[in-house]
Amino acid sequence: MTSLFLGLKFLFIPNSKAGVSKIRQKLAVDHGAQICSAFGETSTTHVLVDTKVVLTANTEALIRTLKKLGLRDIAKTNVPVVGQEWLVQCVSKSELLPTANYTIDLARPSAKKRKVSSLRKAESRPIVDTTLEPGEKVLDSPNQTSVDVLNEMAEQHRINGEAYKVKAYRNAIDTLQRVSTPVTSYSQAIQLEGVGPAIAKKIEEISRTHHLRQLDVSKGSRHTQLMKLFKGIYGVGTVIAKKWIDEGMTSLDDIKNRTDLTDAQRLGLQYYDEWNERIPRSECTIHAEYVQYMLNRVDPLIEATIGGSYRRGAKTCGDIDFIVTKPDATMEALQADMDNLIDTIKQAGYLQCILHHHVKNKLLTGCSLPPLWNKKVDGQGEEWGKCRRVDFLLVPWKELGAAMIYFTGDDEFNKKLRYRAQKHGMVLNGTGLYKIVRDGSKERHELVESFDEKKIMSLLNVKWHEPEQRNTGVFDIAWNG
DNA sequence: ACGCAGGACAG
DNA sequence: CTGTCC
DNA sequence: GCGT
Ligand SMILES: O=c1ccn([C@H]2C[C@H](O)[C@@H](COP(=O)(O)OP(=O)(O)OP(=O)(O)O)O2)c(=O)[nH]1
Ligand SMILES: [Mg+2]
Repeated sequence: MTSLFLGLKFLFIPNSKAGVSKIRQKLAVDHGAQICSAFGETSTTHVLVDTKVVLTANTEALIRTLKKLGLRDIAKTNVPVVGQEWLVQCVSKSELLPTANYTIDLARPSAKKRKVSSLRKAESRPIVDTTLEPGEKVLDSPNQTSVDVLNEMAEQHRINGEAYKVKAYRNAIDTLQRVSTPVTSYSQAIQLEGVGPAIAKKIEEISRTHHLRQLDVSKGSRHTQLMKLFKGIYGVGTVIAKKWIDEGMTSLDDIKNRTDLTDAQRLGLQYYDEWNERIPRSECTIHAEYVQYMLNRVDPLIEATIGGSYRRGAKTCGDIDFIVTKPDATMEALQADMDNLIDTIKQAGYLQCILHHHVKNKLLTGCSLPPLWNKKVDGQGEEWGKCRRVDFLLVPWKELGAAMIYFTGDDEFNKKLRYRAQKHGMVLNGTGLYKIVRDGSKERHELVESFDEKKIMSLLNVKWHEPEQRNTGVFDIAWNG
């Protein structure tokens, strides 16, 4: 983070998506530059060309590209057109170097041949590796309407089970939220990383009309409404919901009479309303006090903390995610403790039902606070609390860091981290970060780190992200190739 | 045309 | 194996 | 739906 390029506006060529270009753009921004999406003689201060992408044969393609982006006359422009090496050198020397040695002469039409060997070398860099930082988004974005509407589109796709469309929308929204100027046209929109033709079109429509017809159609459709209703049942996903709709089911009453429900689905139906409600943060805290109190009877050394959205600072939580551990404990030791806890909270009435009991390390439940504790929630203390979804993750002491990362999330943050691990030839899961070692035909996973949350991130070249910074839309993990 | 995280349980 | 969930 |  420096002010090296403060006040400068760079136009990148190619000025979109691609991995390396994207990372250089981030580098520029980190040192104070702004990125232009189109050429402006008075606004753009430098054109930065990725020479190994663009100048493979000749400069003509580059000139065409620049014209398309708004450059009127190559001969007359005062804006320097330089290779991106200039940027890299400036940063590494921490000073603004003269552009002269890096300029690309567009006035001369004949091709400047690059050496193949240097091309290769540049291209075969092992890992495109920038250090990530917690991102900042522009609050009060000038594109808030588009962001909101696109979010609703993503929700429609989620309901209809199009996971990768959801992902694509999230990525596009993430970019759009950081843009500080209004994006009003297809051509502006499609410049943004993560925005392709389909979403660009939508952004233009939203910006013109403050509306998206496709969204209204989707929201209004009977199919989507029923999908939403049925998917609200715990244990019912896209496929089952579709199936039921095809079979003519139209209400939860229709479902109640079915004989093919799993145990979990029947519970999901029974607690339909309660489990679709979000839990106020203050109530989660009471659950933590209660569970800690109960665990204290089992073994005072056991620790229980809430992860998930609670740890990320959410004001309301979809469920309560407990991480349960004990200094130096192995999984076996914890399982014994957990069995005791289950007995204890079952006796006390807190544990209402079990959805899944992963013999391994997880317990997914429905739980209600007893009246005396619920007093702290409703101020009355006469009734049992609402049934809440409560998950317990048992964690051997040595794996605490990896487990904390996993169970703190959010899910998108985990995915980006794990994807990054892949790029480093490693695997990240809830038990640790492992190096993939292949001997012969078999491949082994060799533990690199599992105890220290901070070390795991740092090994992946990810700066420390406080839990609050792991929320989608807040963190900014650069695209990977 | 392909990948988009990784792992666990129910049925 | 498929579907669902964390 | 997007990037490669
Ligand atoms: O597909 C998933 C879902 C969840 N998780 C991790 C991250 C998440 O934070 C944690 C707990 O899951 P949960 O579904 O409770 O999500 P949350 O982040 O706590 O949000 P919510 O407020 O909806 O509970 O498990 C994943 O890694 N992948
Ligand atoms: Mg949660």
